Amino acid sequence: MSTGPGTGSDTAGNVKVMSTEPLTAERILEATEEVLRRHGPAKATVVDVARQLGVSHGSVYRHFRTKSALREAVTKRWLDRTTRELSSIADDEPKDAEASLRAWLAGLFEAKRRKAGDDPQLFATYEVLLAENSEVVEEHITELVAQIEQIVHWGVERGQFTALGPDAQVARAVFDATSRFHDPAYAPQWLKPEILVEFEAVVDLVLGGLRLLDRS
Amino acid sequence: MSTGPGTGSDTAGNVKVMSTEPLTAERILEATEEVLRRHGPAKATVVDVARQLGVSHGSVYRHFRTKSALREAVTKRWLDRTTRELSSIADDEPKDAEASLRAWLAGLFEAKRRKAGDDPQLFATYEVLLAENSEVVEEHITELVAQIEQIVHWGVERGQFTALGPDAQVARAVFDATSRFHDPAYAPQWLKPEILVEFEAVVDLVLGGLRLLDRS
DNA sequence: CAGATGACAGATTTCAATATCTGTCATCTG
DNA sequence: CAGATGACAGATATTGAAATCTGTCATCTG
Repeated sequence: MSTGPGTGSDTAGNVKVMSTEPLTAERILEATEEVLRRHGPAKATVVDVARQLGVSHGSVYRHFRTKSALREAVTKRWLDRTTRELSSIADDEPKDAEASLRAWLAGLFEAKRRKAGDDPQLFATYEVLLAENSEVVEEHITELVAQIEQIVHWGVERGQFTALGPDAQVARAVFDATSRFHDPAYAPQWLKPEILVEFEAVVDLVLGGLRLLDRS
Repeated sequence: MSTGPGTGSDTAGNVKVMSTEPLTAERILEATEEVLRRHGPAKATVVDVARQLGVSHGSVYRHFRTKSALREAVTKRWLDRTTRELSSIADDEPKDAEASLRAWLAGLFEAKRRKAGDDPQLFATYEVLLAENSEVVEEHITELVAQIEQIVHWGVERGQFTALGPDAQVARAVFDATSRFHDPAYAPQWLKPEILVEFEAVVDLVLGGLRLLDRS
């Protein structure tokens, strides 16, 4: 298992090489992710994380006040990766708000579906983390809804969308109506082949509701 | 454990009086519900159910092959009560399909919200049962979607709704888009006061998508 | 003889003793 | 002296022996 330049072997099983790099929060988060991947959410301990980094567990507590704060930070980091990925679609001012919203919703579904499908075990681990960090999840949802709101706003501005209500409320409705395609609780169903048809059907319905009526 | 007619009190705590009624599946289901209410899903045993009825547990097994079949039957019974309650809205041919669908969706939300709010502990018990009987849940969903399909069909027939696709598929999309307001996974959020506004927003969006465009 | 019973074997759950982990802090080290 | 360490107390998790439960079936009873 030993991989360090000079480090032969260690007493206990899987100890990673001691790095000369300074111990940063970021390095601890990476190590934690690795430990979670290997041991799962129930058996991943702070001691494991410290071992993984070749330091004492006291050092980890210098960067994160509690185990739960550490897990919260890992969760936030994971969710933020998705938020950032999608912001590229939401931030460019679109020519076609409807196409843009469609692309954004498809992007969200695609991102979640990939995470769930590629490594189901790691996904299950994150499901546990999400359940114990509802605060962080709520913030994540707030950010996603804000991105939808951006697109809705443009759509209303250029007369593509009806203003059914305040932009924020409409954005939230769009998010809620597509829950089945981004909420991890439904992940098992994302494997069914019909899911894509079902996704299209819901998106058609929702975009139909958004579209300005008096055009036809 | 003597329980003849005339037995006043018994050795162990909560034994129900022995009834002279014949032991039917229905009576066993009622007793099981009572035991689940009292002991919760984890500690409710077949022996408890038998005790509740004043019979031996062997007699319960004459009506239900396994404990899991018994729990499944209780679950189905619980879900069927909601299905039946809603069918009155779905079965009458409506003058106004939109108003009818709105009433049906509100009825479903209302029914679920009442169940969750009135006795949270019993609701939590049923959440466990639902999780272990996904087959039964799927059938329940199929029935509900069929009711929506009925309303959608009328709406299309009398030119109130656009045919966005096959009725069944559209009905399913309506059901999916309103998941947040009937899926027990979201029950904790049904307590928030904003939930009604959010419900209205989603229903407006969905009904807007259903509405025939070239009227305005 | 249809329907109920309770003893029984194997599966599952409970419980208490034991081991491990979390979070702190006095001490150490470069 | 900034940052790391590991011994320690209380909290949490693991483990295995004992208790309970599930499902069967030979036997009983009205």
